[in-house]
Amino acid sequence: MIVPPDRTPLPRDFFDRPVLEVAPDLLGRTLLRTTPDGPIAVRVTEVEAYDGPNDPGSHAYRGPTPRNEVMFGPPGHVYVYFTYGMWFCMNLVCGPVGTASAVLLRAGEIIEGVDLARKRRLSARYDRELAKGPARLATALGVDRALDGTDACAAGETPLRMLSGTPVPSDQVRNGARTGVAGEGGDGAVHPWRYWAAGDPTVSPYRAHVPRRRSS
DNA sequence: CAGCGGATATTCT
DNA sequence: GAATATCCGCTGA
Repeated sequence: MIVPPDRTPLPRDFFDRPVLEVAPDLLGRTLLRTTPDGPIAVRVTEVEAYDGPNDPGSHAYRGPTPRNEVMFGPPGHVYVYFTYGMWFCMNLVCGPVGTASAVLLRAGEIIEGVDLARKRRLSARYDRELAKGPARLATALGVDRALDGTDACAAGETPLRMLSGTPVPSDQVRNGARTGVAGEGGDGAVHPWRYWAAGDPTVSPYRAHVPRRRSS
């Protein structure tokens, strides 16, 4: 399977909407990553919405910092953060400037450049594990902080572009509590803002939030 | 699949 | 000091 010849990115208006509209609409879309070695494309199968300053689970909750400033900028741009001292995760900014909401890309199916993705994800036993999880997805695509602030709606040879793809029909979209987010699940503050394609083998398993104490 | 310890930058207390 | 939008390698089912 390869990406269709039309590689026109989604229009910026697509992202200039409330994040809870954009998040489920991203399922089935194609993210195209252009590397010096060639293209890698992923069909998005799982996302999570983060609702800016209103959302205690959002990186934007406490206002702008050097890490999250891209979230406060224009829609359609990529916010990449480094977490747990080892991993990168990528988001797409939604809503008008200052809204600071974003959609975390959590999982997908590699549909082009599988050989390149395998080289970046040597621990994956099966191809369905190549992008099964947000940090795995970023790793498979070679995404790091150098791509923070990239415009995913720009035409031409940009490093990252979000293409139309084939949207997952709404009756195949499932949603539930967000994975690993403090405050979700248990104390009544659940936001069911994780969306995935029903039955897709590349969707990551749900994990409840667990505070982990640092060992000595 | 679930559960566990380990690795550790950024941010807040 | 301590938590966190995570993953890996291991054990056990």
